[in-house]
Amino acid sequence: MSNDSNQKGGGKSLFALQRRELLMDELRAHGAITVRDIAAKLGVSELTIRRDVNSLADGGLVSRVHGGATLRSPLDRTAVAGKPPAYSYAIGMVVPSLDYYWPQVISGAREEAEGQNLRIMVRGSAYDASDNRRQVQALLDTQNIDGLIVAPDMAGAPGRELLRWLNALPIPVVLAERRTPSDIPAHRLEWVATDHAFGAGMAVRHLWQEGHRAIGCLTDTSSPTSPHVVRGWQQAMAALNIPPENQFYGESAKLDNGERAQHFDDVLKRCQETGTTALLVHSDTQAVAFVQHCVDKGIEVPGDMAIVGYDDEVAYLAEPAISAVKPPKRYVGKVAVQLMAARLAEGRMRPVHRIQLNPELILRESSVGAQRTTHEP
Amino acid sequence: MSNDSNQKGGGKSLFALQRRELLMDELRAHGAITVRDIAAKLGVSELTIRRDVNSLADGGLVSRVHGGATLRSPLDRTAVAGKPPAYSYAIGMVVPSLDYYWPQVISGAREEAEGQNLRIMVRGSAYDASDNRRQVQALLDTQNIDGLIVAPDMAGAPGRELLRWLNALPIPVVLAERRTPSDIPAHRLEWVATDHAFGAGMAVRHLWQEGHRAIGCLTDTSSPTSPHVVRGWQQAMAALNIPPENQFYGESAKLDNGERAQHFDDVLKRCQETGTTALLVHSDTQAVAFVQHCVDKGIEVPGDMAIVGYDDEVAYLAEPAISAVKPPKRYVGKVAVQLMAARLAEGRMRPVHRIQLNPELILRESSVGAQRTTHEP
DNA sequence: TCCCATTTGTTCGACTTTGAACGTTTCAGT
DNA sequence: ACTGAAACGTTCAAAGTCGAACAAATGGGA
Repeated sequence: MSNDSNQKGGGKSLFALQRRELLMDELRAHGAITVRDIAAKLGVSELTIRRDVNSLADGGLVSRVHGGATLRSPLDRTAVAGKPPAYSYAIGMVVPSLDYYWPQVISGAREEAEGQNLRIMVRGSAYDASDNRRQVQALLDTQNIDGLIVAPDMAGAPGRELLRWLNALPIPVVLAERRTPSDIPAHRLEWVATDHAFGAGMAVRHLWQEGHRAIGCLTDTSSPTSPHVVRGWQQAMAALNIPPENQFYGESAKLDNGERAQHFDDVLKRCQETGTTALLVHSDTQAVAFVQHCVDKGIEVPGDMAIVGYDDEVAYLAEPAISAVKPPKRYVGKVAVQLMAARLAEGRMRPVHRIQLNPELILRESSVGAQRTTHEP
Repeated sequence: MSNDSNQKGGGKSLFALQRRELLMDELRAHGAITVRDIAAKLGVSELTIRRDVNSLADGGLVSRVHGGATLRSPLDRTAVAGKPPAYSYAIGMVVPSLDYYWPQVISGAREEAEGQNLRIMVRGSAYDASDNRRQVQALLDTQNIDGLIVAPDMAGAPGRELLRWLNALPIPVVLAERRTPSDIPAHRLEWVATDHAFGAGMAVRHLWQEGHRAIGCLTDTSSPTSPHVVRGWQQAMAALNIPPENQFYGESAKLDNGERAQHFDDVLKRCQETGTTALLVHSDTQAVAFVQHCVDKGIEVPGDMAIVGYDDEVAYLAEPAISAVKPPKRYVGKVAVQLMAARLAEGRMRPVHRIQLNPELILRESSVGAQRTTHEP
């Protein structure tokens, strides 16, 4: 009867809300507050703070104690047993593509958000730091978001500057499929990312077990993922003691059809020179085009050339179907939301989490040879 | 661990709820408490603690015993109906020490397990792969465990062999404060570990901001943590462009008192030679001894030599109190249990998670110089 | 502009928490 | 079993917190 006020749309004095936010901040920072201190700090009467605390306690956000409040504690038996807080946060999400890869990440995030009673607002951006920033700013300005999940472009100086800016935002930020470089002290940024190096290594080991002894790597340098794939490929090659002269490495930028055919011919020629019989192709879109090209030229897949794609977006569409490393995209979104929810609930006391997820290797026809072996990477 | 020093004028007493949480922590860490100890530790009367214990016992959270309390045991028949403690899963936990560092990890794990309705069985082990394996085997044989959390010794060939063995176990395994090396394909092992390199870097940047330009590192090579601390120190030194001739690096194994004094004298001499005015000392136990040594020799801390310890177990006890990097120990335990619970619930579809947590830098007297600067790492 | 709903402040008796004193209970060692 | 020491809990008092009732201030809409 008395709680649950300001519903009618009457005087929505922002000040009360601000006070409560501040109170929650203080609480998250120190774990507990006294009514007296907060009242003194804000220059309002203690009764006002008590009323704030009670209102927050009714919402299940804090535990009322004699003299103040603490973060909600399991020992607090006062609250309604059934329903933990009916409070909801809004999370902004900025991703670099709404066509490729990211829809599944968003879908995972949405699914998790629904369960956690959170709202998610997604914006697409370009693969470009300044546009990332513009989109984030738009969310901050127009929506009232409590947290941000973002997959920024981190290349070069603008990328670093963007990271610094994100790190300094007043709301928690979680990076998706990005990691903070160790030389920039972005100590507040949390992240979830697929361990692409592990995925590439898994592919290499699979091809090794299929009998290949010269395994190449063809990547798309326009993608932020590419360096990790290359690193994983190199590490695995080194661990398997494959000499450098049996290592073919090629790069492709975005090409249109004519150039692409030419480029693929070059790749095949260099494979022949180095004796390469298997390729890890980053971005399975490209893998599909490459397999197509091979088939057109009469090169048998996997007989003459085994292929493993990276991303598993469209790999199953090719003929023959392409084996691919499949990042746990939905889980990336899901875990990002979990991180954000936990951060919003626990505040600063919670240590910064940085999470890697391992991808999975999906075996299809393009890499499984005559004598099929068990697929233990 | 927490505050025993007053910040400003007013008295700093804990709220009843906080006291009870602390009491439960202590209980989870050690299995039992005495009223007297807790009262002394918190500086309140024994009667107050007794009242707390009774209240918790009424809630069915602890078992009263003469002189203190224990975790609620099945033997305790005192009332409390309607609480069927049907555990879902049993988790084994093997840690290398029950004195240092690990009690807090266990406490965090127990706390989380309680909420998730899991049972945890802890075994102490030696810092030694073969004993690790023996303890795990004992758990597998005698208890019927569904999952395993373990902090194995990973050094050398026996360590790798142990990892392979763990990876092949039929139950899920989560490593605590350990990571899988990238060259061994332990693809099923999940882990939670503190990012000690980050912690060391944070300490170095703090000392740099305090005006130090030659920052040394003294580590205890017997600890598995040590390499990460050294790596973080090196990276930070490189990032700050501190030339190698201003870098002192020393190692200490376990020494008894006579040798230790000699060793510390050597360290101080080499610091003088290299112009080192600040040291990061791994294992704060050692830092305490070192500060003691400095004080005995008339070397001012932080005036002549600034010190930051690593681990924050006993750093606050020294005179002057030692600044220290504090790993989020209870969260390590907590997150390990979360990982395990999610794995047991979701099965193989869930991708392998590998989580790093960032430590925190606690500033005390031993590193904060004349002109105090803001502590932005 | 005024009006009315909402929010904030003041006062003061009721209530909580804590600790000292002191009699009772429990436990371990004769 | 007996006994002394420690632990326990009842009672009471001091200190401080809580919130009902009412008064004052605030601010958005007619």
